[in-house]
Amino acid sequence: MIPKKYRLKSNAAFNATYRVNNSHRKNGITLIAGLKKTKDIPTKAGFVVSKKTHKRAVKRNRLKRLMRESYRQLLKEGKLGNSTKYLSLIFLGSTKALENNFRLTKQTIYELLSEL
RNA sequence: UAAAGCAGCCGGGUAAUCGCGCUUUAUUAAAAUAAAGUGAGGAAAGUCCGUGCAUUCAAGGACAGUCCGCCGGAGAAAUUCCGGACGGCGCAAGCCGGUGGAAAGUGCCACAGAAAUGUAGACUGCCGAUGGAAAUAUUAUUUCACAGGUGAUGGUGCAACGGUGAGUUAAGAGCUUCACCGGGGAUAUUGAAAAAUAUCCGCCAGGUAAACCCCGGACGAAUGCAAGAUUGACAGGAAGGCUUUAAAGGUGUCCGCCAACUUCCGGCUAAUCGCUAGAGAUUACAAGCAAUUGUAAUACCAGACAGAUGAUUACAUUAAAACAGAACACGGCUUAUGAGCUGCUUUAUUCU
RNA sequence: AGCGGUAUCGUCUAGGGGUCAGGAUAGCAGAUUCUCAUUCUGUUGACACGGGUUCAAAUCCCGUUGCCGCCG
Repeated sequence: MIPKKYRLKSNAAFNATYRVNNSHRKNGITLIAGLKKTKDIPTKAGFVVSKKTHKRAVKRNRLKRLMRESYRQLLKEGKLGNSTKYLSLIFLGSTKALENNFRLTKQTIYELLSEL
């Protein structure tokens, strides 16, 4: 889990990020980036796995946790690349990503962040 | 030893590093930081039942409606649990069962069949009184007509008005004739009751109530914590009244009642409360066949709001792998579930 | 999370205990036409799944599954 100040929380913020329509996709994970920053505040990240991806809550929670843990480790290591210039990031998990282990998930997220 | 049956347990462990929610304490103006504590299930699931809790309406009567249904007990209640009865399945241990009433009434019972509920019988049959006819061996036989008797016969059907066999009879029939079997009723005994056993009575009555219904019992209704309460900021629309009545609103319906100067409809946004100390949990003792109940002691054991349990490494086992994630709470039911362990019981085989 | 509805040929639907589950359209085959379309004839094809009640279940009852809606 990442600390509270780095989390994307409000419903309005999610909608605003979706509206920008700046997305990248790899290995079943989709990264959506929001607007670029004007002030010096922390970049916020949200993680979404929809109910259509899998019916069982356990499987969905697992994927969300793997994505969160990957982002947290990258945040700690300072390997976020250009993503720090954006206000918000959303990671969408799909059916394809459910089978991935932690290393592959982390690698995928690292590559997605470098593409920005 | 093998195969079954029943009851129960477990639901990964240890260590290290990084990380999260909540609570408390400390530093502090606040944010934040640090330390300590604590942090998913047996089904948290399905939402199939029942409750608490909350809001609105009512608190009266009538009708309607819904649910339950062998007997006794437990429980706040329940499509709940326990014990027993009866029926069915199994060699057995044991398991399964929505199990009141069809002799209050109504409906339905396709096709087939003479007939599908009315103690029916038109048809096919069996019997033979009476009358006619025929041939002959002339007190007999055959045939036709028709009062009548009978319900044994009928290629049906899930089901045919108790079944099988004998007796009786013109032919026949539960025919207050018999034997065995089935159902029903009465009486007696046992039992708290369901019911069981015995004796007597020819009493013999189709199925369906998971069709309407009858009987007995239970139930205020609606909406569900996204209920609802408080605080702050923003912000509308419609209707009628201001004398009464009418219209409009509320409860399943009606009467009634409420409300009357307000009423109805409809938003946007954030925080706090609701929110977890309980029809609780663990242990011991006592009562009871049991479900369960009582008493005492012990500790406080998730409470989020884009939503906390994760990641990596090491160790042993052959291999850490099942079903699965709290969102107001509780009691049940149902469904999903890997590997294994414990106890008791039954049957079969072998040995002593 | 809470609550409600629904499931019938590939698609849209009728049937609400009783004899081979009906119709439209689509598909296939044939006829008509020089060919295609139209038209006509024939044919294939379904009660979501698992139990129960009943002589008999698509229909009645229970459970499971899928889909849809309300609330947000």
